[in-house]
Amino acid sequence: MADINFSNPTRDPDVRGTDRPAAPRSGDLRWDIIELLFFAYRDFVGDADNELEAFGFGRAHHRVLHFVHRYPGLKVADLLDVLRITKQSLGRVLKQLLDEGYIVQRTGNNDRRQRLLFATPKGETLVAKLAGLQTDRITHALRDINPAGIDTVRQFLRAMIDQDDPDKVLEVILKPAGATAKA
Amino acid sequence: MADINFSNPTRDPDVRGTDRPAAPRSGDLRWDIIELLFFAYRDFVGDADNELEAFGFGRAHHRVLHFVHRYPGLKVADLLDVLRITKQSLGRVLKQLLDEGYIVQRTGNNDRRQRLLFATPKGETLVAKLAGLQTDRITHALRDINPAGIDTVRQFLRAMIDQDDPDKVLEVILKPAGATAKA
DNA sequence: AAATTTATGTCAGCCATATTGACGTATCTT
DNA sequence: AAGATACGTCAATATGGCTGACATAAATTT
Repeated sequence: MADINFSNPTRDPDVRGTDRPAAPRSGDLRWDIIELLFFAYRDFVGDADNELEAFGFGRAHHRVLHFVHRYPGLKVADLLDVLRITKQSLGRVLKQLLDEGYIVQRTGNNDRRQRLLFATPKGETLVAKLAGLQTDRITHALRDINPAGIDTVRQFLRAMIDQDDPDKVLEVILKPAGATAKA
Repeated sequence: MADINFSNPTRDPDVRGTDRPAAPRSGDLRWDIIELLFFAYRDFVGDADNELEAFGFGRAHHRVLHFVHRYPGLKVADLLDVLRITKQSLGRVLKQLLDEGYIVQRTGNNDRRQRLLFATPKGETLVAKLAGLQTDRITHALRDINPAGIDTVRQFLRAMIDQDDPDKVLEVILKPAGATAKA
């Protein structure tokens, strides 16, 4: 098992005596940005992950709490669209957040089948704490970037998102700033 | 359980007759960029996830294959640093990739305990396919951004990464372009 | 009014991916 | 020879996904 059949010793001229990873290869692919996105996101969510441990929560709880906080009165169905998970998966984390008092439900005004979700003050506190950590990182990352550059970053991130997503939350997000859900 | 004790009906003036998610709240936190990062990354990795299904692989396989491809001769220990997972988790994924011929190991030249990892042609093909999908998305997102703006985006992403990470791969990545691992 | 659809919740079971801790072996370093 | 290192593996466990089935209440359609 531990033996290696490396029958083509000519294809990796990068490995000489040093046994260190070779320099990245180039090409017509955006390897650099692919990797930057990986590391940036890894460390970005890492901030919150560390904090969440203390509460016995995971990343899923954070996502739910975040969107409920940001879009008060969000329906369960909306949350499913946004998070792209199944009802069952959402159910577990949502139940915890409800039981532990981070979120409350209220029956819809028009449609009494709906359970509209709201963050409690306890939930607000936690989500603000987590967003604070992430904001610190973002603010630091934007420190040497001027306002126009910040717009460019936003533009890039917006354009990375599927535009054909029939998602209420995304409608709001993808609209140019200022056009916030005014009916 | 389904009953709701919402004892403070005055705290959500956003919910009127419409029962639609309210507009996002503002404040001193970078909610906009936090959300953009979430959606951008969700859709970015979604491209590869869809393709990986056909191979019976998951995101973890992609990550391993990606970094082995990019840094030929990567050691197992390096991979653990980069992916921030445990040896056991990596073990399973790596074993599959080895068994199915996407990656090969070779004993280190200097240190024969090491198992240096290389992508096979089969592995190269798959990783290039996945990177192609992601590159398409990135290229599209950068379409209307000029070269200076693209540098700004890179600068932002780089600055989002933990700078104090004693990681060989990151050393390479975080160095200003051009200074690629030249000893 | 009855039938259908919708929004939500829940149960049972499965899978992928992560965890910690322990141990074994080969190899390098001292 | 002793200890540290690189790697592999085993056992047990947790989280967070999944599918499919089913139940209920409420809205909508017929």
